[in-house]
Amino acid sequence: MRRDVFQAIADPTRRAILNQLAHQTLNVNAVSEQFPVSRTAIYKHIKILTEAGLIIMTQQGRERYCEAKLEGLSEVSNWVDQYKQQWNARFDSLENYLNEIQTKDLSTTKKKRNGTKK
Amino acid sequence: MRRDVFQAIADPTRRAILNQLAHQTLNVNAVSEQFPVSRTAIYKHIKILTEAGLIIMTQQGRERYCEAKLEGLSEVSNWVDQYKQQWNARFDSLENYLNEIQTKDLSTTKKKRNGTKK
DNA sequence: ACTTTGTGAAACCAAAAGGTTGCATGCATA
DNA sequence: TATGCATGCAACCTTTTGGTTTCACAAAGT
Repeated sequence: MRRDVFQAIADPTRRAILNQLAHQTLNVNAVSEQFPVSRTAIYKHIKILTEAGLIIMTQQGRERYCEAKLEGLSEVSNWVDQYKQQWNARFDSLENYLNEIQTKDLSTTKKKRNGTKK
Repeated sequence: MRRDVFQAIADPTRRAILNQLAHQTLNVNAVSEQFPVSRTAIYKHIKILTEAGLIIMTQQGRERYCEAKLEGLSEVSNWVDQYKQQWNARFDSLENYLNEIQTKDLSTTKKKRNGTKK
């Protein structure tokens, strides 16, 4: 099943799982031991993350190792970036404004003082 | 109520709403007209987005205008960035590796050939 | 061979999510 | 003032979600 990556990262437990796996590859049991819920619950989370393409599982003997595929987050990254320009633009324009009034201050210092009111 | 921004953007309809409001500020009715669900359903989505800090609403007469606060996405941006380094690092290391074997090839060309096996 | 360990899946459950209809209210306007 | 929009909210419904307990099974260890 193809899962929505946005929904996959919506759950805080799943984000925590992903964070763990970002540091080291672990089997299902090792992951579940870090959380106060049952192994089966964690397994479901891992399954969802796998279906979203954020984790790949490889079997070794009777254990199944989970590895984070962080590239799967690129969809989120791209989505956010599309708006980042916009909110940075607002920040930039504030910066430009501050630079502008500062420049204006300098250039008009000799002509008139106290040109800006509170 | 303080809402989780990750959960707020998990729903595709809410992402679509946010996208609309990123282009222009609209009142609740105008937003709801763009979707095949009831105004009340859209209102709930807008409420959730507001509680997550991704939208601010200002009343004008009897209408209520919704404006996107895209800075609210910085939390998501930061979260992803933390891992972006890592998946880029993997890409970089591949690139470095390719550069390395290329350099090695060049520097060892005259000393020995076929130094790398399959 | 028997037991332990790691895992997957089924059955079930309460709560949350996403949707609807209906109603109350407040502002605008004929 | 009477009418009509734009809105918020309550009540209700169905599906999804996140969790549990239980069982089955295969690989490892004794």
